[in-house]
Amino acid sequence: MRPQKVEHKELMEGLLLVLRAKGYDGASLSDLATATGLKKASLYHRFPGGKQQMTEAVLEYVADWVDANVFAVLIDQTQPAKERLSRALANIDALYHRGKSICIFRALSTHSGLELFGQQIRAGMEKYITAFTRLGEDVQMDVETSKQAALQTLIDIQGALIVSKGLQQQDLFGKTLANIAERYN
Amino acid sequence: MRPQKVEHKELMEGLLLVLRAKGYDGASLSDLATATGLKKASLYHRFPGGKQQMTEAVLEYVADWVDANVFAVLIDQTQPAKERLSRALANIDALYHRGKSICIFRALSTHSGLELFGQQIRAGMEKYITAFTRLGEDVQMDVETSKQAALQTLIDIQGALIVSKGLQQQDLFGKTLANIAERYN
DNA sequence: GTCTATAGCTAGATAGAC
DNA sequence: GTCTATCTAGCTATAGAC
Repeated sequence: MRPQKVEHKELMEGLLLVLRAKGYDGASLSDLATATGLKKASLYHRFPGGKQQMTEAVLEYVADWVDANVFAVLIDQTQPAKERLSRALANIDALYHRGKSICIFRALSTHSGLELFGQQIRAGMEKYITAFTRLGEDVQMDVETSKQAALQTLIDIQGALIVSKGLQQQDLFGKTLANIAERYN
Repeated sequence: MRPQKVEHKELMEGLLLVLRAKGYDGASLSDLATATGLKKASLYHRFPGGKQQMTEAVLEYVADWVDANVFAVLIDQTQPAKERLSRALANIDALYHRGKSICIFRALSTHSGLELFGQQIRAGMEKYITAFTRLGEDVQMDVETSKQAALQTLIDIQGALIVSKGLQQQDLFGKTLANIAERYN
């Protein structure tokens, strides 16, 4: 077998970059080819299912990243809760490039996007909720409070990303992350 | 002059419906023509600048709606603050169809959308902030607290719209609006 | 002012050489 | 596995009849 010109991870990062900036309809195969360094036909060789399959793969890739860098970090009982939280928030800050990038869930939350990837988006969001709910319980919140706090945390992250980009105030995202940290004190 | 087949307001509502569901790239002129009841060529007669001009017109239309149904309501000194807030929130609830619809600002916040309409999106968000800041001051918040509360209100609205749609829990948006109301008590 | 018809282009996707 | 070349369908936009 001829070796792959572009590794899987590199490929995913290129596709992710374009998909979250332009959305599913806005991201053309030419854009995706340019960003990954492969030609269109080569992308089809890797993903015979076309753009839809590429997007599903990216969502899996992101889910794995969140599993390792948010979920696993937040529930790691060998670390103190405060430490876990601050690491997870730092990773989230990096994931969204300090508020400059858009969330892939949001970029795909259009009519066609929700139809095609609604299940993966939902699962991804539920993962966030589950992880933050567990953290809340570990800092002695009762179950219901903990669920509410987790929900509000997700709302804050998503809302802050939109508002900071819309108002062109990048520091707003960092402030919101700080507010989230306080919630678990 | 031959009378218009479709009134301006009706036209705007049709365009808005499609644009916020599908985004700028996802909304084709065929979609827009079907939704408005006009043929593509007729849309170009009304908007010689094409899809970009149609979108700008929709953003103006929404800005006017927000002016009348949120801004004016929130700053109306002849009404008690509590009453103003509850009316404004009810209008926001209607604007987003109880959480089922997407915010037009968000739908247009992609790479191409921000490039073309970033200024209008920013102005629209700032209008929200200004209005809620004034409300905060009217319920005796100090200036800084009032600004923070207004920012958080916008974050809550935007975040709740995304999360409620992503998790497919429509009631979540209503709960968030209730939380916002409590903030100004 | 609205329509049918169509131009010109780019999209997603495929065939076949290497 | 990657590429160039190409197909078809859909896109935005326009011309011209009514």
